[in-house]
Amino acid sequence: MLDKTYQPQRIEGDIYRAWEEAGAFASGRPERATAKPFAIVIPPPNVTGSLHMGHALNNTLQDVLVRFERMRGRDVLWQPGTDHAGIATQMVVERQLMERQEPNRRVLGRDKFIERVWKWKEESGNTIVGQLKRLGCSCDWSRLRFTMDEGLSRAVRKVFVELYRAGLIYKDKRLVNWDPELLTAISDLEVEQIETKGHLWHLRYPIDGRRFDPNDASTYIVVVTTRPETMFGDTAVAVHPDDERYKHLVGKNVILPLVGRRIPIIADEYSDPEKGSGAVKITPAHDFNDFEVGKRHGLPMVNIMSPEGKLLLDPNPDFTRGVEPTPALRSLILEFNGVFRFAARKMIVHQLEAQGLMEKIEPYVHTVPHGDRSNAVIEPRLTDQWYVDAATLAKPAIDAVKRGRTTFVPKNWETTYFHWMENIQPWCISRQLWWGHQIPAWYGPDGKVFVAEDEEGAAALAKEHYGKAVEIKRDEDVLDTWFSSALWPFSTLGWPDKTPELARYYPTDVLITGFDIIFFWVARMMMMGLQFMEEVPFRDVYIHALVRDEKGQKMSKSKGNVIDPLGLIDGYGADALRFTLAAMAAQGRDIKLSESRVEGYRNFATKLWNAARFAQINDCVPQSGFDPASAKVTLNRWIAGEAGRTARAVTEAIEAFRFNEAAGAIYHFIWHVYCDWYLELIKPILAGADASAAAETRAMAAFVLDQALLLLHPFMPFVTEELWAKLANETENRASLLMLALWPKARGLENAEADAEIGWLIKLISDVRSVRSEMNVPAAAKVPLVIAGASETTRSRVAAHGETIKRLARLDSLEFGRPQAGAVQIVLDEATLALPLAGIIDIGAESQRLKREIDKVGSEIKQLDAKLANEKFVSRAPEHVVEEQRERKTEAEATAAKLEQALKRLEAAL
RNA sequence: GGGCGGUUAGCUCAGCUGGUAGAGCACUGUGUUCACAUCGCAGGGGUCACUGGUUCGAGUCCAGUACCGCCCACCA
Repeated sequence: MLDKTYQPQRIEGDIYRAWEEAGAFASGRPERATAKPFAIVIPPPNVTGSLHMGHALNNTLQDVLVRFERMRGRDVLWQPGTDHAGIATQMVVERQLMERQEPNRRVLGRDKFIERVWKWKEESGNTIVGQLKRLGCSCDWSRLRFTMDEGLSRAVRKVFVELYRAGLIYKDKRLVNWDPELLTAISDLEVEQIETKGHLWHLRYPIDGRRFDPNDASTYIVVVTTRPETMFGDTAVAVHPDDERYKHLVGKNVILPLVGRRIPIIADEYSDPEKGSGAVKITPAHDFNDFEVGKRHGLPMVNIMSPEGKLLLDPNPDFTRGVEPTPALRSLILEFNGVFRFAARKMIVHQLEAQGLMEKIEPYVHTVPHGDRSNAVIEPRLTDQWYVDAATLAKPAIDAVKRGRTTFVPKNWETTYFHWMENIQPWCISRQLWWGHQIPAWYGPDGKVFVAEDEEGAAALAKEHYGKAVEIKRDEDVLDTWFSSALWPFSTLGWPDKTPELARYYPTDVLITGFDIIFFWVARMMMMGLQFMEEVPFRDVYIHALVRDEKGQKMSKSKGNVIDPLGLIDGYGADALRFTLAAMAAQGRDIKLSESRVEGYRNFATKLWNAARFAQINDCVPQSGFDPASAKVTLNRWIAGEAGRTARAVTEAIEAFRFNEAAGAIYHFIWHVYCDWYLELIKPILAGADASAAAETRAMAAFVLDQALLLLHPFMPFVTEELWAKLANETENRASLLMLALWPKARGLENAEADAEIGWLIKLISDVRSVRSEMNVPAAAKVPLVIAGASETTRSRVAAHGETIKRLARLDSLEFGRPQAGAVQIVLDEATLALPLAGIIDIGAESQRLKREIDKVGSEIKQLDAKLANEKFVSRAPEHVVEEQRERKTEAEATAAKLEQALKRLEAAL
C-alpha cells in the first residue's frame, strides 16, 4: 500500500540506480538498432563547477526531450561531458593555492601546476555529474567525455593543424584585449563594456618652433583624452583633413609634453571635428582606432606598458628611440618607470596642470572595457597572437541557417546570429595560460614556426626546412577554451576517427542552450562542424531564457540572490523542480523563479500520488489486453477521449518545443479532469451493483492512470516511475521500466456523445453546488432536487447518472416534476432544476440572483443582436462564425425565457 | 548608433494561424468518515501601457508614443 504522501527523498536515489542498472540510458541498444537515432550533446558544464539554476533549466529541457523521444522508440544518445574551462579553472586552483598559503603558480612551475589542476579535476570533476543525476538526467554516462581527454585533445590538434595549413589560422602582431591581471589575451567576447564615470582631459600640446605660452592659443594645439597615461606612447596628433581650424598646422610637429619627443600633426578622416577639440592624440600601441591610423600613416608603435599595466619606459627602446636623453627625460623615466597605469595617470595630470598644459577637465561618463572573469580594466596591447579567420568560416555557417539546414527556436534569434556572424572579427585563440590545450606549434632557432600535431612532426618539418635536425621549442600558449568546445558535437563522437557513433549520431538533432552563449559556442560549432564534417552540427537550436530570481534580478553570488537547485531538490524533490522549470519555460521570456511555484508542483506530485493510492485501494489494476475503445460505460468512453486529447496536446507541444504548454496540458488533465471529475464520478459505479460496469471502470481507471504516468514521465520521471512499478498487477509483474515504455498514441477515442453527456453531468453538478454555496446551504445538508421540463435525453441521462448526481450534488432525492413555490431554480438547457428550499433560503435573495442571471443573459442577447443586425458582419464574416452567433442567440433567448418563468414562479410564492 | 524583447487579475506569467480574456500563487466564504488539508467545494478580482490605422470584428495584425530590460558596436 502506498504511503499517504509522496516522499521524493526516499525513492529518488533508488530509482536512479534502477535506471542505471538496467542500462536504460544507453544509446545504441540492440533492440533499437533499426530505430531512428535521436542525439543531443550536452552543453558541457565546467568540470569543477556545481549545478546552478541555469544548468537545472537547461538539463531539464534536454531530459524532457530525450525521455520523450526514447519513449517514442528512437535510439537516443544524450552525450554528456565536461569542459576544462581554462581561465575559470586555473583561477580556482590559483585561489586555492593562495588560501592554503602554498607556493603560487609561478613558484610551482608549469608542470607541477598543471599536475595540481588535474588532481583538482579528479577530486571535484564528478561533482556536477552527480548533481545532474540528482536532477534525473538520463545521459549516456558510459560515454562521458572531457575536453582535455586524449581523444578530444587529438581532435583539437588536428583541427588546429588543418586550419593552419588552409591559411585559416595564422599568427599576427596586432592589438589584443589584454587582461593585466590574468596576464593573458582574451577575445572580444570576453570583454564587457562597463559604463564608468571618468574625465575628459583637455591637454595642450605645444607646437614645435613656437614658444609655448598658456595665454596664447596659437602656440599649442589642444587634444582631448580619457586616458592621459598613454601620452608617453603618442606618435602623432590627428586632425580632420577638412577642418579649417587646423589646416595650417598639418605637416607641422608638436612637442610631446613631459617627454619632449617631436611628433607630427597629421590629417586623417578618423579625427572627428565635432568631438572634443577636433584634434586627437594618436597612440597606436594602446588604442584600437589609433592602431589603424598609425598603420595608415606609417607611424611608430610605441608600447609603453608592461604586461601588468605598469609604465615601462626603460629599458624600452620603443620609448627611448629618437628622444634626447636629457636630464629632464632621465628624471621622468626615474619617476614613472614601473608605476601602475592609474597612479601614473594622476601623476601626469598633476604635472601637466603645474606646467599650464591642462586646458580643462570635464567629468565624463563613458564605457570602459573590463575582463569578464577578472573584472580588470582591459588594456589594448601589441602582442603576437594566434587568430582564426572567422569571417571565412562564418560564410557557410550563415548560409546554412539562411537555407534552413539549422533552425533557431524561437526564430528571432537568427537575426542576432546573422548580425554577429556578418560582422565577425578575427578570433584571437591564444591564451597566456597554462591550463588548456597547448598550441601545437614549435619554433626553430630563428623563430620560424612549424605547426604539426606532435613534436616529431614539427621536428621533421624543421629538419626539412633547415636541412638538418635542429632544436625546436614549443609555443607556450594554450588555446581558448571555446576552441575545443566548438568541436564538441563531433569530437565527443570520436572524430577524427570514423567511428560508428559519428556516422550514426552526427548531425545531432537539437541543441538546447541559453542565449548568452550563441556567439561563444553555437556560432563556433556551426563554423567548425561545417568545416570539418561538411554538415551542420544540429538541426534545431532551442534557445531558452535566463533564470532570474522572483524579482527579476539576474542571480549572482555577489547579490546573494542565488537559489540553489539542489536545495530545492532536497526540499521538494527533483520532479517538482523540473516541472516548475518546464512549466515556466515559455519561449522568449526570462524565467522568474519563486519557491511557491515549486511548492505548488510538489503538491501536484502528491495529488498524483494520491490518485494512484485511490486506484490501488479500489483494485484498479492495469489489465493486459484491455482495449479502451471497447468501453461501454459513457464515463469511461469520455475519459478515454480526454486522455487521447491530452496525449495529442502533450505530444504536439513537446514536438514544437512548447514545454510550458505540454506541462500545462498534462497538469490540467491529471488534476482537473482525472482527479476532480473522473475519480469522483466513478465512485458510485465502483460501489454499485453493476459488476461488469465496475470491472470495466476499474480497468479504465488503471489504464488512464497509466496513460497519465507515461505523459508526465518526461517532466516528472521519479514519481511516475515509482508509481508505474507500484501499480503493477501483483500477479503480472511489470518487468519493464516506465522510462522505456511506449509513448501513448493519440488514438481516435473521442466520442462526441459521451463528451456531451458527461459535459451535461458536470454542468449540472457544478450549477447545483454553486447555487447551494451562494444560498449558504450547509455543506452537510442534503436537499431534494426536482427537474421540470426534461427532454427524453435528459430523462435517460438522469436515469443513468442519478446516483452520481445525488452523491456529488449532495441530494437526498432526485425526481421529475413541477418546481414548488419558493424553490431555487436553475436553467440547464431545456430543463429547469428546482431545489425546494422554501423556508431555508431567503426568497428576496434568490429573486435578486435570478434577476442578475437574467441581466447577464440579456446583455449577451443585446450584443449578439447588434452583431447580427450588422449588415457587414453577416455578409463578410465566414458562414460558420455567423451561424455560431445565431445559435448562441437562440440558446440565450431560450435561457432568458426560462429564467423569466422561474422568476415568476418564485414571485408567486411571495 | 544598430538590433531584440517586454508592458494582460494583488504577484508571477500563458494566450500558436484575429471570432465571448486564462493558469498558478495570494485573497474571501465554506468543510460532507472512508485517495488527497501538500486537500475539497464555491467565489471576488482585468478599459489586455497609450495613440492612431487595417478589419464585419483587434490582447492578437500594422504604424507611432511612453516606460522597462537585454544584446552588439562606438565614444577624443
